[in-house]
Amino acid sequence: MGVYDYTSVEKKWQDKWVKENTFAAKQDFTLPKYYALVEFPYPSGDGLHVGHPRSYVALDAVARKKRLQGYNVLYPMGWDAFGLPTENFAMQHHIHPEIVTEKNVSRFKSQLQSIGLSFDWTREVNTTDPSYYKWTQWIFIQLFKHGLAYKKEMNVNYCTGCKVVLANEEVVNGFCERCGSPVVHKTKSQWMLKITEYANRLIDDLDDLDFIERVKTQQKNWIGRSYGAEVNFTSTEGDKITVFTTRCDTLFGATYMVLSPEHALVRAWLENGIIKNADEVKAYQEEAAKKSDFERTELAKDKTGVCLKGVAAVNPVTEQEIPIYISDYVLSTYGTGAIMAVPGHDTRDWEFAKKFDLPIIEVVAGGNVDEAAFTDCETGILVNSGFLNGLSVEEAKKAMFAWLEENGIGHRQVNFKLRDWVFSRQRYWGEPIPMTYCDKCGWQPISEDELPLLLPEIKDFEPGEGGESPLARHTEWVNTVCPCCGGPAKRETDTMPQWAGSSWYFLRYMDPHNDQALASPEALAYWGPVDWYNGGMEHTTLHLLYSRFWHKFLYDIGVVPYKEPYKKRTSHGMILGMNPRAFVNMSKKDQDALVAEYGSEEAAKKALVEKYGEMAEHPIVKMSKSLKNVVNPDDIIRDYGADTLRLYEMFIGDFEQAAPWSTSSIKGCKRFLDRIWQLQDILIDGDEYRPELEAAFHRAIKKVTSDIDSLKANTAIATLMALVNDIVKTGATNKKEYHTLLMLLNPFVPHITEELNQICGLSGELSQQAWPEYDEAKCIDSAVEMPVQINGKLRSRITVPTDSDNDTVLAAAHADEKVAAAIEGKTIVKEIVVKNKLVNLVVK
RNA sequence: GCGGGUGUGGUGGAAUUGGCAGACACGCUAGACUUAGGAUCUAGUGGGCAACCAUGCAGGUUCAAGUCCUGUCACCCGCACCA
Repeated sequence: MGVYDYTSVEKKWQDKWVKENTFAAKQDFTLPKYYALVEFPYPSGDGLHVGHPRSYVALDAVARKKRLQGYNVLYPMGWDAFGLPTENFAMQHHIHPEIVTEKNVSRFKSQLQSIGLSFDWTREVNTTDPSYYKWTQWIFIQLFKHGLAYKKEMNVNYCTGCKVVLANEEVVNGFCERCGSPVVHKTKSQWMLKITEYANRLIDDLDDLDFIERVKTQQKNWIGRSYGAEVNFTSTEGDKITVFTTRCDTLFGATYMVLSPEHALVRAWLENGIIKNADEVKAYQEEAAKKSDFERTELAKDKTGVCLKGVAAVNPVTEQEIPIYISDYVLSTYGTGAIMAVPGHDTRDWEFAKKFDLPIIEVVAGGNVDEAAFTDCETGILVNSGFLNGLSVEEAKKAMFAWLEENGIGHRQVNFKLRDWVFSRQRYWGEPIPMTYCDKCGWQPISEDELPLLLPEIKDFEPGEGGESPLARHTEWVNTVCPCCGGPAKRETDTMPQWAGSSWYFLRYMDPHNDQALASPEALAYWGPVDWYNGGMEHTTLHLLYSRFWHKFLYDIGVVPYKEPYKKRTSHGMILGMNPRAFVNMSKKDQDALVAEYGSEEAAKKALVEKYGEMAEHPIVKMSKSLKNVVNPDDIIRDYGADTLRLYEMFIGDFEQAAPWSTSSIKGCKRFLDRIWQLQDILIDGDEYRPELEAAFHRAIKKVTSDIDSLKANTAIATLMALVNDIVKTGATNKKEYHTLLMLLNPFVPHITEELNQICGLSGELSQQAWPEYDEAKCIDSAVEMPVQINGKLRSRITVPTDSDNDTVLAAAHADEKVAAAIEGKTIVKEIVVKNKLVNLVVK
C-alpha cells in the first residue's frame, strides 16, 4: 500500500474534525458526563514546546476513550492571556497587547490543532475577552460584598524588574518567580483577598479528594496549620504581650521573650522613652528593615538581636521577670510577632540563648539541654514545672490549656502560615478592579449592570516609576461618579493579578456563551465538578489553591452546587533536554578540542564548570531558550507526524516523572506506526479473533482500558507493540483483529487509525464506534508455561493445562528430565505450587 | 532542618496480592536486500568461559524479596528562623 503520507492524512482528519465539531460536548444533560481538563496555557510569543503536549495528549487519550465508552465528554481549551510577558513584548514593539495576544492565540491554536487534540473548540474561552472578564469582575464584587476583599496599607513584595507587587506565592528565595529580579519591600495600599478565612477548609477538604499525594502535602505545608495556644505575658510597664506557642507545656522554661523588630509595642516604648538603649534598638530595626527576604534567610544561621533596656516581661506561671529582646528571627507576619523563648526545648531559642548567654532551664527531661535543645515530644517527661511535673508533653499541654483558661491568661489557638492574597497589580494588561473611591462613601463596587468595566484603550502602558499603575495617568477614565451617592469618585487604577481569570475558567467552559450568569445552574450542576484535572506542580500553591478558594466562596454564596472544583488532580513530569554545555553531550570534535586546550578531560570538565557554573555537570536539564535546547513540536510533526509525536510523548516514560527528550527514541514510535500501516497488506477476512491470538487480544483490551485511566499510557503502548509483534509472527491479521487493534490505538494515534479503518472499510469512523470489550475468562491461554525452581533457583520449565491442580503440576515437574536430574539422590523437604505461576521444590 | 519523591542493563523504562528481574523501545553487533543507507528485514544483545553473580549499600524475615522489615548512602523536588 506504499508509504504512509502522514502529512496529508493528518491534515485531512484534522480539517474534518474542526469542520464537523466532531468532539463538541453534547447539550444533553441526561447522558453520563465526563469532564477532563488540562490547564489552559498562557499564549506566549514562543509558541508551544514539547512539554505542553504531554499533558494535553494524556488527557486527550482519556477523553477519546471515555467518548468511545459512551460518555458525554467535555474536554475544552482556552487562553489565560492576561499577563506581563505580553505587556512587555507590546511595550518593546509598540504594539497593543490585545493585538499581541490575538496573534499568539492564533499561533497556539493552530499548533494545538496540528496535534489532533480532541478539544471542543466551540467552548474556547479567553480571559482577556470582556464577555469573560465581566464575570471575573463580578466574582470580585461578590467577594467584596461578603467582606473577603479589603484594601490595606501594607508591606508588600515589590519586584524591581517587573515594577509590580507580587503575591507571597510569586516570590522565590527573595527573587521574582517570573523575571528573577530581586524583590524588595514596599508599603503600599493593596487589595487583599481573605484566603485565610478558608485555610481550615482548604486543608480539611483535601481528605476527600483524589489528588496525588505530593499535591496534598504541598498545599497542607503551604497553608501551614499549627495548633497551640496564645499566652499573655505582662510587661513591667503593665502592657499585655501576647505570644503564640505550640509548646505551652514548656512555659516554666521560658527565660526570655523575643519580639519582632517591627512589633507595635517596641514602637510605643520607643515613643514613650521607656527604652533606655533607644539608639541601639533603632539601629537594629533599621538594619532589619533593609534586609531583603533573601538576605534574611541567607543569614538565618547566625542569630542577632538587641536586649530592650528599661523594660522586662513577667512569666505568668513563674511570676519571674525575664528580659525582652528584639530579633529578626521572630517574624512580624506570623502568630503575634512575639514569642516566649524556651531555650531548653527549641533549637532557635537555644542558639540565641547561647549567643547572648541567657539561662537555659530544662523543663522536659530526656535530653541534655547543655548540649542541644531537647525537642522530642514523644518521650519527654515534664520537670521543674510545678503542677506539670511528671506529665508527658501531651498531658502537660492539656493541663496548661486548662490552667491558662482558668486564670484568663491564654487560650487554645490555631495559626496558619498562609497569608491573605495580595490582589493588586500596577499594570495595564489585566482585569480592571471594578471599584471606586469616594471621600464620603469610601470604596464602593461599581453597579453590576455596568459590568464589564472595560480596560480603556490607551497607548502608554509603561508602569509608573513610583510603582503606580499606568491607568492612573488617564484621568478621563479614573474620574467617575460614586455609585452610592452620585458624587465625584475615582476608579481603582490597579488591575487584577494573572491568577484571577484562571481561578474560575473551568466553570465558564460549562456554559461559555451565557450572558446572564457565569454559567447556568443546570450546566454547573451537570458538568461539575471536573472529573480529572491535570497540570503542573508549579501551580500547586498558586492557581490550584487560589481556584479552590474561589470555588469554595462560590459554593458558599450558592453559585456552584459542590464545594470542591476538582475531583482528581494529577501532575505530569517535565520534558527535559540535552545540556549542550555538558562535556558528555558534546561532539567528539569539540571534546577533543577542549581536551587539547586544557590538557585532560578532567581539566576540560572543570573549565566548563567554571565557565557555566555547576549546571555544566548535568547532562540533562530543563529546556530553555538560552541553552537553545528547546524542541519545537512543529518540527517533530513535520519530520515524523503528529501521531508519532503523540505516541512518543506517551511512551517516553512514567507520566509523573520528568523525562529527557530523545530524538533517537522517537524513531521507534515512527517505526511502530509504519508497521501498523503495513498490516493492511496482510489483511484477511474474518470476524472473530483467531484462536492463537484470542487471549492476547482480550488481555490487551483489558490492559489498555485500565492503563489509560491510571496514567500508564507507556505500558498500554508497550502492550500494543507486543500484540503487533505477535500478529506479525502469524503472518496475517483479520478484519476483526485489525479493527480492535485500531480502536485500542485510536486514543493515542487518532489520525492513522481513522485512515486505515476507512481504507480497509472496517467500520464507520472510529470516533463513533464503541470501545472494545474483553471477556475475563478469555484472557487466559489454555496452557501455561510454569518455571520449576529447585531451592528457589530456576531449573526447568513445564507446560501444563491452565488451572491444573497441584498433583498434576507436580507430576509433570517430576517427569521433567532436568528436574529429575537436579533432585537425584536428594530428599524433598517441601513442594510449593503457585497456581499457573510456578513450582518450587525444596530439597536437602 | 522539615516534608515529599527516586535509585533496576550502554539508554528511556517494565515487573497485580512477595512468585521466571530486565516486558516494550532506543542504542549496539552481525547478516540480508541494496549503486547507496541515517531506509527496511532477520538474528543476537545484563555480567561471567563456567558454576554462578546481578535491582544504591549492609543486614534480616521467607520455600521464594526489586517488592516486606531494620539500618545506611546518594540524588531530585517543595518549604524553610512558621514559635
